[in-house]
Amino acid sequence: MANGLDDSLATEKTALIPASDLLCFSVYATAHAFMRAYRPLLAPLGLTYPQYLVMVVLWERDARTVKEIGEALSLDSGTLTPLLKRLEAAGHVSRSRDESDERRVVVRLTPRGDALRAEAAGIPAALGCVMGLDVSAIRGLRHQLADLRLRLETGDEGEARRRVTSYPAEPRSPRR
Amino acid sequence: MANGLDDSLATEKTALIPASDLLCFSVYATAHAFMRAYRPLLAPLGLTYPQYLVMVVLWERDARTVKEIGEALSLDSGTLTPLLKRLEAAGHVSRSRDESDERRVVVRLTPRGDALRAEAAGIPAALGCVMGLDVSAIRGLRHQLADLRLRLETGDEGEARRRVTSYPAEPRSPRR
DNA sequence: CCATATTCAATTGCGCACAATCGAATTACG
DNA sequence: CGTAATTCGATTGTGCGCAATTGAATATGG
Repeated sequence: MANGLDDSLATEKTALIPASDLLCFSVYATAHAFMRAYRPLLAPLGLTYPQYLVMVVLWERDARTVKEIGEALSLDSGTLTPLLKRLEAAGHVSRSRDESDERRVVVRLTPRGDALRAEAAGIPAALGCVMGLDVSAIRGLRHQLADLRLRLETGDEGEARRRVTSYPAEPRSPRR
Repeated sequence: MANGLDDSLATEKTALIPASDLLCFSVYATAHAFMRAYRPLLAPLGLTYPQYLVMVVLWERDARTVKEIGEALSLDSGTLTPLLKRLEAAGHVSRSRDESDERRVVVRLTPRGDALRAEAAGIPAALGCVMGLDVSAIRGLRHQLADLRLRLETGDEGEARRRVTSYPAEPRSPRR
């Protein structure tokens, strides 16, 4: 026991775990690789990768509040508000207060934003070719990652903290 | 054919692909979930997640140049220089020019940075428990992600661009 | 009704990430 | 040599991501 390591190797003591062997690093590096692969395809549309994800959410269902978009993408208003303002400035979406609840801001596709859907339609398939994975492999990987994400999000943080053999480690101004 | 989608569904036309069904999104969301899971464990050590990855790299082998660290983590100097300065300000590393080649900056662990290794030793195992995956599952996932990353990085960008059924899409100042 | 609590977006401040650019140092070449 | 090309890091500017706070609007309880 004591070994569901983030790593593939059981480690005796202070551990020499190459970063490349950490699962967290694999996910981290792959996420960056995805963004770098998308960038040149999205650039002609005037979108960054996170902006593209917001558009995907709106193409799926239009007229969502900031909160709904945030829940779909696990992002908060501090990230979304400026991002949505940039999408608005680019003419892809409009932002307006919900009349029945003035706290909500409803984000809607403009005709321009809706038209962009057709231009972006080929992107997932193009990247699929670059990846060269078959549909079932992609499905499997997606499900493994969804499962992992769920475990990370629901995991008992206090439990984890306790397992870090807890050198009390004087408060060090972690800044975040 | 025409279907190694980034998605699990073949799509007829302009496509209603929920963001949650995109592999890129699964990777993106899981990377964020990892960072959020690490944060409370790293905070007592005064490290952010990317800073922790740099320390892992240095714990594995000390006295590396900025370039070497960047290659290990796929990060460039624009990201690393300020990050390393913060690690230096915190007393975890020192930075000094290589005497034999004044262009290089060698980053070394301070005694404090070296001591941090012991405090951080329990973290991968603690997270491993939170994830609740066995060692072989982790290994499998790591290898799938490494393979995917390689394909994304070596993929023919021009080829991908061509496949985006190429509405020419007037240059739109993508800004990046 | 009114006071309190909650919900929601916006704002602020900090840290990562990358493109583009720069300047200094080194290496290659003629 | 001495000029050109390359390597390396730092810098600048833009955009994401999150914690914490604010302030307005709505919901709740007495």
